[in-house]
This record gives sequence, C-alpha cells and structure tokens, in this order.
Amino acid sequence: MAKSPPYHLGGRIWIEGPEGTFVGYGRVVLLERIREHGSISAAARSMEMSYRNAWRLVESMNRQSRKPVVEKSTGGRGGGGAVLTPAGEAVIEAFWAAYDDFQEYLDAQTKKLSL
Amino acid sequence: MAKSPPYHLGGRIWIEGPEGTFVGYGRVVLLERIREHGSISAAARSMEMSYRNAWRLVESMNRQSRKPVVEKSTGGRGGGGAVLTPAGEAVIEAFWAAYDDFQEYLDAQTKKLSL
DNA sequence: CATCGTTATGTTCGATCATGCATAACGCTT
DNA sequence: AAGCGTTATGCATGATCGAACATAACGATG
Repeated sequence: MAKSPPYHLGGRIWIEGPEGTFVGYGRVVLLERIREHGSISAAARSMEMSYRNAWRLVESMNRQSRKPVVEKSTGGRGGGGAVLTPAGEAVIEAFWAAYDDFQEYLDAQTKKLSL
Repeated sequence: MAKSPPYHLGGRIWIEGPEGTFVGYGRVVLLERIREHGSISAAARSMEMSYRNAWRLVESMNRQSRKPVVEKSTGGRGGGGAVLTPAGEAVIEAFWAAYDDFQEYLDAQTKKLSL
C-alpha cells in the first residue's frame, strides 16, 4: 500500500440562507435525529448536544425555510414532541447530495495538488 | 435583473498537513503581505492581525512544510525581517489555484441546488 | 557602545459560542 | 387535580481563540 501524500485538500460546505447558515453538516444530522427520535430533546441527547442549542438551530432553520422543516408541539401524551416535515426531508436530501459530490471533489482536487 | 435565489452554497477549503491546517485563505494572504512588506510585524499591521498570531501562523506553516515558506532573521539593519522563499511562492500559487477552482465549483453547485 | 525595529515568547484580557442549570407553560393521562 | 416529559427561555459557567500588553534577545549602524 502506498504511503499517503503529505498534503490533501480539506473543506466544508453549507447551504446559506437569509441569516447566514441555513443548513450544514451538524444541522442536517440533527434533523435526522429528530426524525428518528420524535423530539428535539431526545435528538439532542443522542448526539451529545445541549437541548438549548438544538432548539436554537431548529428555530434558525425554520425561520429561514419557506415552509418549516420541523413541527413542534408542546404538552400532551409524552409531553409533546417534534416531527420532520416533507420540507425537512427535502433539505436533508439536498444537503447530502451536495455533500457527497463535494467529498468527491475534494478527493479529485487533492490529486491535482502540486505540492 | 433577476432576483437572487433564496439559497446558495457556501464553503471553505484549505490544504491540510500533518498538524491540521497547513494553509488556508488567511494564511496565504499573510504570506503575500510578508512578501510585500519584508517583515512579519509589518505584514500583521497591514492586515489588522496581531503580531503574536501572525508569528504563530508562520511557525505552523514552516513546521509543516518540507522546506520553510518564510525565512526570518533577527537583529541587524532595520531590526531584522522575513522573506518569502520559493517554497512559499509555490504554496501561494497552489492555494489560489485550488481556491479559484473551488469558487467556480460553488457557483456551479448552487445552480444545481434543488430548493 | 547606545539606538532601533524586528523576532521571540509568556501572560492577561475579551469576544464568542455551546453547555449547564433553573423555571415556566403546555396538554394528555390517570 | 396531580403527574409527566417536552417545548420554551433566561442566566450563569466554561472552553476556545485571537488581541493586547509586556519583556527579552538580536545584530547592524551611527
């Protein structure tokens, strides 16, 4: 096996909206966890993020999206919860598509690095 | 003129070395300023960066580069100074090449954003 | 040999951002 | 009506990173 080259190209991408970051890697993972667990608090716990911050991120995404990505409800059976909307699903899909393409781009550009 | 779309792809890239970031946007600008001014301190002043930090970044780049990107001298006429090496020139060129390509990539991918 | 501006380096201060903690409101269940 | 877990929100705490400040060493020049 060949020795890994000394340098490689690194990078990050995100989708920008009116307020700045609309969705990036961390936010999209949060959306997936919400879909999986059915609440912001359980999603936050599952990824070692404070509920405070998870809630803030959801607010930011909902504000910047035409249609909310997460619908929240308070009280009731189980205390309430949060569900991912179809708009949220679309955001997840759009981000991963861009992300996957970007990873390939980084690999390809690394090979072109003249160092 | 058409209204700008609600979302666009944003991102950053850098060249990674053994310690993490080898050179990114800020570091390459610093190298150019050193070439222009002939010292780390003047370069730092010209871009509103503390000398402390500028010096640290130069150290980091020199440590990670096969051959130093900047050669420093202390004392003497004018107190000393710093000059960019050919290796430094090569790093600047390599980074801007990758950077320019990346900007085009972001524009192209933004148009493919299905949101 | 005193001066001067730069490199070199430690220490303190400040801004930023996420975490942690503390409550309150909510509404279904029992 | 009481209990429960979640959303909602303010406030204090802590980690991180660069700026700001303070010296010291350096070496050509006058």
